[in-house]
Amino acid sequence: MGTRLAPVTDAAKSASVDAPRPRILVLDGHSMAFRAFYALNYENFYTDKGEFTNAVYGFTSMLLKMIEQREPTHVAVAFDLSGPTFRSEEYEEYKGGRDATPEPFKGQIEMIEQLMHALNIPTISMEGYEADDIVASVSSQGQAAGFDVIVVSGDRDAFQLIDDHVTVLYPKKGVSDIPAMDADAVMEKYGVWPANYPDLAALVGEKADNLPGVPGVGPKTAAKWINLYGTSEQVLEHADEIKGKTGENLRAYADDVRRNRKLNALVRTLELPVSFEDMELGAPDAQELDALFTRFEFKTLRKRVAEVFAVSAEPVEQVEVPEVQLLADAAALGEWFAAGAGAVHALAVQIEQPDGALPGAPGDVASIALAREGATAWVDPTELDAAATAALEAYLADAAAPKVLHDAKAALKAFAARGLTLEGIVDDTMISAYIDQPDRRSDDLADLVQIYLQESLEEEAPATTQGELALDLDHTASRQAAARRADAVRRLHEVLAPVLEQNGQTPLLRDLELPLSRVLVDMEAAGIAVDVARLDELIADFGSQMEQAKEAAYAAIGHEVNLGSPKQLQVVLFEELDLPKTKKIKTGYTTDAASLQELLEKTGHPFLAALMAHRDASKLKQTVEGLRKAVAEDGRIHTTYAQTIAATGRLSSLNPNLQNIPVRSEEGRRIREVFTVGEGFETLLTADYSQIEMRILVHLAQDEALIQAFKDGEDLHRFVGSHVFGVEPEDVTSAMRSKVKAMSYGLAYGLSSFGLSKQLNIGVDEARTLMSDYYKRFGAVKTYLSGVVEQAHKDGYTETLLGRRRNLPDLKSDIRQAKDAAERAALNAPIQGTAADIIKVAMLKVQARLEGAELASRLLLQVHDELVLEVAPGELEAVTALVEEEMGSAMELSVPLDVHVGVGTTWHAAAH
DNA sequence: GCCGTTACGTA
DNA sequence: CGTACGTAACGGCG
Repeated sequence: MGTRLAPVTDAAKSASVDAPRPRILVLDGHSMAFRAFYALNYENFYTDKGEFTNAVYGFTSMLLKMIEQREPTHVAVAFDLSGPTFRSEEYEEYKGGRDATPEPFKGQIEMIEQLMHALNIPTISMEGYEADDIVASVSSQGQAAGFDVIVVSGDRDAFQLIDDHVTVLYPKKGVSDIPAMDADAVMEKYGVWPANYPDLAALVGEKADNLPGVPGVGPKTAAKWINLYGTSEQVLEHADEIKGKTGENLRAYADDVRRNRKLNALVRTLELPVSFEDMELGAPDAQELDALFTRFEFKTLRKRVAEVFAVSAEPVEQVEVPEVQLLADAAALGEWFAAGAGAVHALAVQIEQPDGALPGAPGDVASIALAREGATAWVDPTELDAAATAALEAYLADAAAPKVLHDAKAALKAFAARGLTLEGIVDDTMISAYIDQPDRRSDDLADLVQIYLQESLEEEAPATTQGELALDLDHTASRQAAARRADAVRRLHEVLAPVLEQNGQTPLLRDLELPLSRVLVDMEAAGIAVDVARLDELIADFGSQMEQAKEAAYAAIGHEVNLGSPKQLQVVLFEELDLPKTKKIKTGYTTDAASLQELLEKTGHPFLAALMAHRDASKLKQTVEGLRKAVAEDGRIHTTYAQTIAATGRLSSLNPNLQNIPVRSEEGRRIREVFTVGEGFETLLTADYSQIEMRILVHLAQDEALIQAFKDGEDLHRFVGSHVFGVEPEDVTSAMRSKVKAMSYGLAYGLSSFGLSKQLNIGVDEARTLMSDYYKRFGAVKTYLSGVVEQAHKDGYTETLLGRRRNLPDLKSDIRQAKDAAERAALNAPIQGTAADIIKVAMLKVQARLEGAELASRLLLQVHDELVLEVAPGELEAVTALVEEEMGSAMELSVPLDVHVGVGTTWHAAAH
């Protein structure tokens, strides 16, 4: 048998299980960075400034994975230095014959070191020694100090470190497949125990280190010898006993073997410049990290780092949740609610989606967890008898019983589908958090709990995998998890409510967003009817248009090409056809519509026209196909409105998005013809605000002339044109009108003279003159716009008329691009946001009037400045009047809010 | 299957 | 080198 130096006894095994040891992850940074470099093509990883980042990316990604999977408490990374080591002093040819460092790799080690610094992970390098020696020292000394150690190295010499408390992760290929090697794995693979691995390597040799071994001796032979005699030295002592050519070789190369063994022994006794305490995982330096990720242009990793370190950086204790009371009958329910009368309850409603349901479908209520201060409970509404059901329903419908939810809209929808009412909602933490930070992209309760409560919210009860017994047969764990969520919602509310109050945003929540959720529930439930047959016709129609355009395109170039692939198009346009180069993008030159149009005008090449026709038809086909798939069993399309996504306060629409149905092109408008009035209703009605953003701008700027123009109901663009160009209104030409129109629209976006010139196809000088003439004539607008940016710089946020804020931290950015973009966002946010405020108010008022008058007509869609309603028979006159009134009076501005109403049996027809 | 990129529809 | 969104296809990674 071989020499196994530290046999594992049963006692040792159970001891190590009983007392969990802290765990160090120590990496050979250099070898792993190199692995990453060769695993990922550097041509795909470079920044705008031309820095290559593939090794940094791969290394970081691998590190995060290790931290996630192995959950170390401590981490350190070792690096080589460039100078001589004791090994090269000893043996000049050590690691000789290696190729020069590839150019794109240079600098990436420094970048990794900077990143580690930002993550508060110590990097260690020591003169005269290699990273592997540092790893060995951390490993041996750490093991002795009571740590479990995980070594990550691309060098097989690390195997000698393996023992009961030391595991080596050695990459098989690239940086994605890094299996753990323990003693058994080494034995399995090489036939020797880890302690003898260097003996084996000494005999076989290591090509990568330029250490030749005994000719004719491979791992199999070496392992056989080691298992017979012991160490490599002991093998040499018995060299005489080995017959044949290999025996001869062994005797001839004995010195080489001794040299190899000396050089591949890792040094475990280095005096490390870093203490174990320093290696403990802590919070990263957020600013430093941010700067590096921006420089490296890492987006996904930024998120992953946030995730990984939010958890492992601050292992916050799970907050104790009061024992879950099971509310299984009327008595239990009665007792629970009696004891908590008047208290705010948080509800975590678990909703189940039936298989095959369309994304927007309401889902069913599977359970409700409740939490109030000091108590939690859980109830399955489907398992209750009549008396208990009545008790629960009475509570849910009790407007005097204050409730807090996270994503109340989803719950309301599910309740409504069961015919239940949910009243008394005083907060929706998803919306509160959105009002506080409208830019944050995640609505996830766990993320918000992390941000606002600095806790980690446990995941749902662990899923049982195949072949494993379910451990939660009585659902205790899942009930506890649900109660934990409810309790988190309750405490989130306690944190958020004062924040909103402080910022004067309680009315925005209470009087606008919360009631709006209910309106949206109704709109989503209503959906809009579609003519499926027309939809299918359009699919076929656009399909044949695509086919035609495709044929024409192929004919124009004499071969086939994937017209949907920008990459392939670049080859055709700029290599084969050698057309003039367009605007540069990351992957070469753009093939976007504007550029294709330009190219067509310049060259008249028939391929371009065919390509553009194909693009148009394909886009339209894709739109109608998406709609076709979204038609529910009731023949209607039910979109979902996202109330907490858009940073400005707008709604967004998804699954499908009904806020981007084509309208500008004739062909596109045909799609609007498939949206029809539903059965039992008389007509569709559209009502849209005319020029609402311009009106808001004028109101905010208090420009007297423009206020008057709106009050007089003048043609705004004609009016502005006459002033800017100094002519009578009737002498404003259509060219003049379209110029000031573009300018006016561009104002609220921070349009530059360059942008304006591009859009109008005029010189930059002319654009600049136009802008200055505009501002000269309407000075208040300019004063307002620069004031907004100034104020935003001062406060760090912008505000709408209803107090909706948008934080703009990038205003302080040192990066020009980021700062400029933030300034444009600052210009736009109050205007777009106020428009959002206004139409939201209007929706509430319209809904209230419809309900108050007991009309059957209903709101169906909102498209930012437009509402679509379905009008019941005989109600057209009343509905038209109330919609005009309520939209027009949604907010009192210095200018009138003009509303344009149209009626028709299709959305298209109603738009007139 | 995930993710970034490109392109494009709306206000 | 104009804001705010959502969706889809492609292609490189896994």
